[in-house]
Amino acid sequence: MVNDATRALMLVDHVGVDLWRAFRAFEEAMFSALVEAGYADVTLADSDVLAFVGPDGTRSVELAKNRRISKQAAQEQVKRLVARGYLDLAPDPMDRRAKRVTLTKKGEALMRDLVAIKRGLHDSVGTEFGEAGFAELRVNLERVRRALDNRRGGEMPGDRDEEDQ
Amino acid sequence: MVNDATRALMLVDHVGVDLWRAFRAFEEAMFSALVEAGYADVTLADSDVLAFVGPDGTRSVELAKNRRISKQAAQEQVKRLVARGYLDLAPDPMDRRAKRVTLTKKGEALMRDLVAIKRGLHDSVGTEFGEAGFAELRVNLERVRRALDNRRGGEMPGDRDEEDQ
DNA sequence: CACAATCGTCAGAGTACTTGACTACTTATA
DNA sequence: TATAAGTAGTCAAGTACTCTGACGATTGTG
Repeated sequence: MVNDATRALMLVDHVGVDLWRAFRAFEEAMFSALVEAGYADVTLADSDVLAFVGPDGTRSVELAKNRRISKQAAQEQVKRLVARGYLDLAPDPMDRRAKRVTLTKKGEALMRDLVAIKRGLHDSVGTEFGEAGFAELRVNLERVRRALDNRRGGEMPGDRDEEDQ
Repeated sequence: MVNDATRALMLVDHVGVDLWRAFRAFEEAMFSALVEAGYADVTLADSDVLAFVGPDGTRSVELAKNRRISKQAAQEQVKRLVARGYLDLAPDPMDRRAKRVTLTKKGEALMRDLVAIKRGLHDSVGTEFGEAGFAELRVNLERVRRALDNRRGGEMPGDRDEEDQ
């Protein structure tokens, strides 16, 4: 049976939840702004993918690395965004194995709006903390990440590769 | 290979990403600890379901309401947890339409270990920051959440919507 | 007793991921 | 410079998690 002691332990009060709540708030704010801007068919995952597409195109494997998902998952998401007209897939002239994902006009419009939205959210938080406090917060978040990663080697699904940032 | 051009394109630098990275690190650390403890088959959703199972058993429709998902989704999760021996499903003697789910011994053990793991991760981060710094970090995360929530026309907090699904 | 609501379930679907195996190509090195 | 090793993308199969719609069994109510 589950006694009162066990039940108390189920209560959720730890940094993991703090992090989740803060991240979720960002995600939700971004998504609701996206809907307001008329992009109701764009999911959170879509916007995550789009976020990593650069002006000269990006390889899907880069998208996968950045999002820490398998390249197959990234490929699938790219496929759906291509189908909906936000992305274009073209061979990479520099590397015949590779393809570059580029934004269509529709995708560019979305990206412009998305970047504006993200910058707005970023600045909202920045204003709340002030310049010094904000910089410190961001350093601390990185510190949290490192502390947790160092517990046990940062393993990634799918292809193994060295991490860059 | 990540050349300089690509690296520049990958540049995505805002608090949203910082938060995501930190949270993801927590999640990954939790799962790898779970795997180490022998629960390779337990997912985040599983642990959420488990957390709502009461001492006298709970109907799946209650789990659905608590997690704000459809009863079919809840049923599916229960089914998987029953199949893996973490939950028990028995007819409700009070209501012949209903069934009650209860934690098995294995389910109880999982709950205990899960709580210990979460506490361990929490303490890891706490050690990294020291008591005062840790408290400050958690306050700041809450502050981030509030700053982001307040941007939106306050529709979130206590909105009572009685109709689910 | 008739009817509406509730509980669980099946069927079908869509999103978001996973691993494994494979081809095509590039890069490093012996 | 031939070749081994690594990388990019793809296909296939599968898991997890969620949804809507429809339906039978049961219960509670007027």
